[in-house]
Amino acid sequence: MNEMTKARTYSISDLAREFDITTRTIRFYEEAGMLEPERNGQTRIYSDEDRVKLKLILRGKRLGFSLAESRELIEMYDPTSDNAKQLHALRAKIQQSRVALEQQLADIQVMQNELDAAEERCQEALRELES
Amino acid sequence: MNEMTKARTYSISDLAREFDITTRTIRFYEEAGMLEPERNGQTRIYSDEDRVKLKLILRGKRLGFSLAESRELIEMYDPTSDNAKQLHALRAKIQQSRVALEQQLADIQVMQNELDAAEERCQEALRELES
DNA sequence: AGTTACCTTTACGTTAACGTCAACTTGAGC
DNA sequence: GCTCAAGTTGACGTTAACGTAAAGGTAACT
Repeated sequence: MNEMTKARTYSISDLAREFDITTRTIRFYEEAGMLEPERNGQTRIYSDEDRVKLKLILRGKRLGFSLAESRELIEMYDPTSDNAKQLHALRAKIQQSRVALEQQLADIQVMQNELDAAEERCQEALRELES
Repeated sequence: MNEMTKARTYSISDLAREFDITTRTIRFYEEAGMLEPERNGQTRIYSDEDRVKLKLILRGKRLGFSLAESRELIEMYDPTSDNAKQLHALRAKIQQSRVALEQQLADIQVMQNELDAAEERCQEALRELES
């Protein structure tokens, strides 16, 4: 942390507002071991790093991941791995995630096509009503 | 249904095996009003149409949709809409789905980039161990 | 000193999406 | 006629991811 890194901090309700979630949710993620904010007395103080983790969790949610899955993904980001076994396990997980994401990509593309078709039918039905 | 349409049927465990889910799950989807198989006495008999619906539900699950959301998506497929108001509501839903899907697409692409970076770091760490 | 606005912990409640028995029926094969 | 696999209907249990209320602390205005 040199003099250039701003080292911003956030209160729990700052983050709650920004991401449109409740403070309860944020505390719940901490209970689940996914966040470990500093404390000023009792009060939680969140860093930019905490904020990024929260973003990752919420992105995971949007993609339908459980908290456990999101935690695994987040753990991929720290290079704390010290032995080769861990690293190979990590690569396996990364590969797994890739496969899952490509399945999702395929699902989304199929679905987009189907939405196109659905809208076609919808417009067609509207044209009939007007005629 | 002309003489060319095969009109295959499936037992509950046929579908359970094919999609790797339990029969309880399939009955649950019926309770939730998402499937209405024929009956032979007590026994449920599933058509190709039921099978397609099940596929849609499961794809929805992979994309993180709730059953309620999947149901809405499925309802987009039948052109039972009779008045313009319904049709406009349908188009709104289709548009909503599109937005959600594009958010997911963006999330996935960001995530894929991050996985690339994570794998890079992982391989780098492995190279260091070997040196 | 009182009110307001946040923050805290503790703890019980809720909803979705099934899991897991238990007790029964039903058709196929021996 | 017996067994056995596969089906059925309840009905209660479970887990994840929070919601919600109770009871209280703290710092800043007024």
